[in-house]
Amino acid sequence: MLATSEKTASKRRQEIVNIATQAFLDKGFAGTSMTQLAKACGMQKASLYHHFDGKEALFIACVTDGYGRALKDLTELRDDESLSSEDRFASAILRLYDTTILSPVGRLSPLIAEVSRILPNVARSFHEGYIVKQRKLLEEIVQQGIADGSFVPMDRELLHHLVFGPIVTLSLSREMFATFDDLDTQFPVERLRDGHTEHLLKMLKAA
Amino acid sequence: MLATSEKTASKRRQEIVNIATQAFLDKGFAGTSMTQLAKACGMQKASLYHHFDGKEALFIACVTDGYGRALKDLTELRDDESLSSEDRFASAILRLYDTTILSPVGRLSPLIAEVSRILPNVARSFHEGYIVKQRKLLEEIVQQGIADGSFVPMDRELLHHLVFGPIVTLSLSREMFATFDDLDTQFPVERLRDGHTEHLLKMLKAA
DNA sequence: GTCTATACAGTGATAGAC
DNA sequence: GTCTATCACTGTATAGAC
Repeated sequence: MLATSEKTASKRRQEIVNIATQAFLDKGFAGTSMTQLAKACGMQKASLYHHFDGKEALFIACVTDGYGRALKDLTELRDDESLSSEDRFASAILRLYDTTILSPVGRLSPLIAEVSRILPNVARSFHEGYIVKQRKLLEEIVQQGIADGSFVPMDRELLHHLVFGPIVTLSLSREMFATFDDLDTQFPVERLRDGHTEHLLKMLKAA
Repeated sequence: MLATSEKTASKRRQEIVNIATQAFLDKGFAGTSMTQLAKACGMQKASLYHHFDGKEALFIACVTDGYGRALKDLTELRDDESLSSEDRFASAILRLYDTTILSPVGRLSPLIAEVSRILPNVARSFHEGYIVKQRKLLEEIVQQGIADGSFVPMDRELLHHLVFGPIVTLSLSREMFATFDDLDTQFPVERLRDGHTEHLLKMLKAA
């Protein structure tokens, strides 16, 4: 049980992370100022600096924030024995689309590219804490299908290339062209997702 | 024939664009200052502002700079009647990997995502001037294969999704993790490119 | 834990001499 | 076309009262 002060403190931190994440997504890392951020949080700059050591620390908190839930979903899917290998794989792709395109974790990727040269730690943390684990989970899900004869073995790196490639690019495109009013017709998530999934399943089943 | 002063002026502009492009790639848009840029060009800030109206104009010049060559290559390929449909398609994929991953045009994509909200014109110019034309050329190359019976027809949007997806994501990953010392083993261009190409050809030939 | 006030370097951009 | 000098402003970050 936490003391009341600690509970509200961590709640406050979470509020800040939520607001900051949205600001970063809207304006990029360098384009988001601590001054604007403090105002958006309804507090003074100095108070913001009380909660986070600096802008970098706050950004890392934002990036890290979604890791847990995203990976937990995939892990549960991997361990769900009630599903067929095909259904499990199809559900995994569905989750990956959601995570990458809708949730902040995935949408922050272009920002990590933006800061990677000046804050290499962020890129490394994102890679080790998220990308590598996500890839491993997908691989294990495919492995289950190979073990029970549903899927044909295939090159591991190429699998990642063909699975994550279209998903991440769709996310990037939607960030790049976020201001377009016909965004959803130009880059329709459901349609592309379903076609992609169908295609991947065909590939995994055929030689 | 241009006057000497105009010739050197346009040469100077090109020099600035080259240096600025590298700076943007290294530090992002907001992270690159006109002061640093002027110093890197060996001139004063005011001189830099003589050549370009402002930072936005300079960035647009950098993004636009590579359009021509990249699209010209693909156009020539489309019109090359000496190649079989398969070879033409395979060559097109090869070109797309080069353009997207090695040349500035493709590598600047994450930066366009960075500035899209504050400079929507840049995103729109990039989309109309490059993305749409690139997609159209690829589509025409595939269409040739369909016409002569080499390829099976397939959904247009899905084709783009499956072709550009892995390429752009590989480029983004290499920008995100540019500081890794094992970048080429983690994200090997040639291997993934060849596997991807082979896979796409199989898809276009099978039903 | 939040506030006011401030330090101080850096920003994009411009004026005007040469 | 390049320079020096300067503009008005914003950036991150901190000190110290309450």
